[in-house]
Amino acid sequence: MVKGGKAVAGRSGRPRVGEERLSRDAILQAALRIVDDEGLDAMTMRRLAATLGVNPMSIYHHLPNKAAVVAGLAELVFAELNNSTPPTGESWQEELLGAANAYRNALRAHPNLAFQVLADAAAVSDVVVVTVEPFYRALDRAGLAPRDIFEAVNTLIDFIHGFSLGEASVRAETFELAPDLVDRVSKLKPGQAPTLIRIVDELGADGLHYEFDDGFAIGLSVFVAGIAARFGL
Amino acid sequence: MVKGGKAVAGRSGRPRVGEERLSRDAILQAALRIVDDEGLDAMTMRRLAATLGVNPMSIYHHLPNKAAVVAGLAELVFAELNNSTPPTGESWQEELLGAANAYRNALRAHPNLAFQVLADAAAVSDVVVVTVEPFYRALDRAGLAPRDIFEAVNTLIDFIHGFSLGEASVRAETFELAPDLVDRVSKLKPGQAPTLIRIVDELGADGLHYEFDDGFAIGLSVFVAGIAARFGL
DNA sequence: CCGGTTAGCCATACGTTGTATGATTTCGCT
DNA sequence: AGCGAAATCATACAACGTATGGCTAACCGG
Repeated sequence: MVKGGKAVAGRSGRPRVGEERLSRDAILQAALRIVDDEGLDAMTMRRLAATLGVNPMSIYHHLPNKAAVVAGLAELVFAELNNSTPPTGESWQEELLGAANAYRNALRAHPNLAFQVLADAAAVSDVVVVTVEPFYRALDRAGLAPRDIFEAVNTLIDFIHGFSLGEASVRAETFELAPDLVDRVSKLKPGQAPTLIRIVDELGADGLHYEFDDGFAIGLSVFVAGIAARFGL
Repeated sequence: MVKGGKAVAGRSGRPRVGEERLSRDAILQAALRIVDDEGLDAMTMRRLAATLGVNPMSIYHHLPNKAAVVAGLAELVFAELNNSTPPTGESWQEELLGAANAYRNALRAHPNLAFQVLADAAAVSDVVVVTVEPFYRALDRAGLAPRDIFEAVNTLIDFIHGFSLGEASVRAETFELAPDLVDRVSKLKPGQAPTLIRIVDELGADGLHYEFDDGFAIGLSVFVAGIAARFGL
């Protein structure tokens, strides 16, 4: 590829002062777009460079390696969350539900990222720790002791993580139990899971329909009720 | 490498009847070992073949591609869980806790696998669906309605998944809050997270020590209390 | 027993990936 | 004017997953 084909602006050295320059932020934005559109596997350094109209190695001047790019994406997601309006509510329960919903929505906005984000989240930077503020606020308002707040928030966030993980791997907001669960259950050896088989059978009477929104709301209500009961409110 | 170096048994064709042969199971066992010892990234097809003393392409006769190998590993983990002795207890609460602990332990046994396992778990095969039987059994014994059992189990398993995810990314069974959380909190702009800062400060009075075992137990107790309250027991 | 089919292994090769190295150009500062 | 640092690009390399095809021994119907 020596012939001057399409490489119009492809000069070699440092860009002149008026010229467009690369930045960490522009790179991460482009990367996030690729991940959202086509999944994490599609986000290769070469592909990323191509959409930026840039040589692959140029990226390495702003980010040390690919892992740093992915970590940067995690940052973006949590930053998005921190910039959203903080939840309010008449009661501490409502405020807590608001915080939980906001958190879930932030994770849900980028389903292709969820696993990596959650895994690296702990190491990701200061951005992530601010994220828990609304939870602390709601439970502080509820009157819990510091240590109880800490434990309760951990528990709730773990639930949200697990829920989001499941939600991200199934790519729909609704879910028909019939083909996916029932058919599989019916293939089991009868002695294998008697209770499960019976319950699923009884469930068959009603609709076998699952909605993630409802599942999340129910899960939250369980935890809120549990917190109230467990920590004596 | 044409010189006959160390390739002692390295003949070309199909192995004779007495000779050692490859098998899906042997491959998966070796793969799991690599993943446990050195992480998922270390488990390349070439590396896997090398530890099996075999040509990389031989693997493809037993498993269609690398994704199938990883999926097979997920199967192994859940199979391990299904072969463990089912939990029992005087009350439904104890039985439920037993199921939860067994589930957590199964995931914890292979921390390098956790993310992929959980993500692909839904699609992984019949092995995974049997896994929920003990949970169904305990809540059925508690007297919940079928639909409530279904929702409650989902919620509990989501919590366990989220917890295990966090547990797997931090590689210790204990966790000092001081350096990791406090130092980070103290770097925040003061208006950024006032409640969090105050609570962490008050926490500083007691020990800033976190134990995953305790965190899990507390989370479970919150959940159990929530089930009882939410579904009227 | 025999001949064809297939199972199971290996060698080679291709395209893609992340990134090390080093050249090239311009900026910012003295 | 000159010089170090900043930001880009070109080239190159090792490692990856796997397609293709060749080899050998087992299996099986006659």
